[in-house]
Amino acid sequence: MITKNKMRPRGRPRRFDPDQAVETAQQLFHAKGYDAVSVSDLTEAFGIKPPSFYAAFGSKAKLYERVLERFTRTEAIPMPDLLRQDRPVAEGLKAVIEDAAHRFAADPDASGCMVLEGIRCIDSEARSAARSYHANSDDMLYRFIAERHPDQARHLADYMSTTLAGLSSMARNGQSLDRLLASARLAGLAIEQELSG
Amino acid sequence: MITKNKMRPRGRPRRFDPDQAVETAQQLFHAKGYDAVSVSDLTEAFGIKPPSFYAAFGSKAKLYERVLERFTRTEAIPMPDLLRQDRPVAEGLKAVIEDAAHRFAADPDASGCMVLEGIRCIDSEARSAARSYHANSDDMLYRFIAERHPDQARHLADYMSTTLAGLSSMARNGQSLDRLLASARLAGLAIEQELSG
DNA sequence: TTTTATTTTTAGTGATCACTACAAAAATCC
DNA sequence: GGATTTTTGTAGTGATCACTAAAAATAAAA
Repeated sequence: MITKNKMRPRGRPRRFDPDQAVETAQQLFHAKGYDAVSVSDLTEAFGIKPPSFYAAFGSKAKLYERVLERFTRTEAIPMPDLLRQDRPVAEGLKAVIEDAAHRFAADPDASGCMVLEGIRCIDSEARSAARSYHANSDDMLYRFIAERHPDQARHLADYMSTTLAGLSSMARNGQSLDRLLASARLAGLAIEQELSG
Repeated sequence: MITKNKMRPRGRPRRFDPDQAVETAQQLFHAKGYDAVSVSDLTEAFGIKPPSFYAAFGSKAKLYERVLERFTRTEAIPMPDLLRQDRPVAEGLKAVIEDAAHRFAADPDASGCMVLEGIRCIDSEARSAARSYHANSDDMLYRFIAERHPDQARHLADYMSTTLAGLSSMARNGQSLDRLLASARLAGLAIEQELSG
């Protein structure tokens, strides 16, 4: 079993790389938001015509789903790493918020969180795709907390989601890294206080 | 000087009430967001045709400005009332956040804050209109804090904006009042902690 | 009654949206 | 070389967007 990867398929070969296109699409969607990126923006950036676009990706929303998958795999907050079971709960939560502040302000052309911004877009297909990723990340936060603080888990996870959504908003407003970090530090005070009480 | 208000103007009379239309527009814009409301949605809701719309309001964006003005006058967080100079700073800030939680979840068809949602819309004219209202409310928060805690004012005001943006987001996600209030309470812990230290 | 001023309705404008029917092009398979 | 398969480019589709020219309608003013 050597072949299969190198072997060319039968028909006319692609003149563009779909994975590269997904990466380009991620930049566009992150910079401008799903609704503000048109299919013609995408095809132009890819250097292809609409029929090639639809043959490769099916629809704008399906491409967005691929972009979201790539985003969570490559650029989203690495929750599993930050929320290890042996880590103090407050420490893990504060690490998530601080990591978020850094990530959300890292690239001025891709500020905020793609998922948190996606859940507010107008297109319902794209919105529900983003929502499922958001629900998953909320779940990870909740389970991490509930393991040791089941009674406070719901409220703390909600507070985390609220703070992350706020940080993403402020990042998209152009707020600088140090101001985001200052807000992150304040949010940490609430977490400490709630878990020490 | 008696007349002027009762006296009919010269031409054909209006068949609709612009102030009532602004109120209707507020409902639509708040429920769906600026970009998701079309001029034809508006004219249909008003019971008028496009030319009447443009004669009365100039453009969709100009109508939105009138709606924002009405919103801040009638339904926004009453910051001047909550941030009286004789009130302890922490108490005032917590009151704002708690009031926000209540307002943002009060009407399921108008969840969140119209200004905070407006600053993220696609249309640049509408966005900058919303931004100026947001800047103003951030300024009120900053000055209220700076009066007694000038060194912490910037960070605390940023934290307030971040938290309010987060609460608006979560409200638009459909989060219930009691969960928003729980997050508001946690945010209050951060404020207390920061100001007592 | 005629003139003037304003709002109305009719019927559009061109731009852009996401998306597609169709056939030529370019590769492999037989 | 001819058949098959897939992607390509050309050239659109109808829907919807914000917005408008023009004239009929309706009021007060002269």
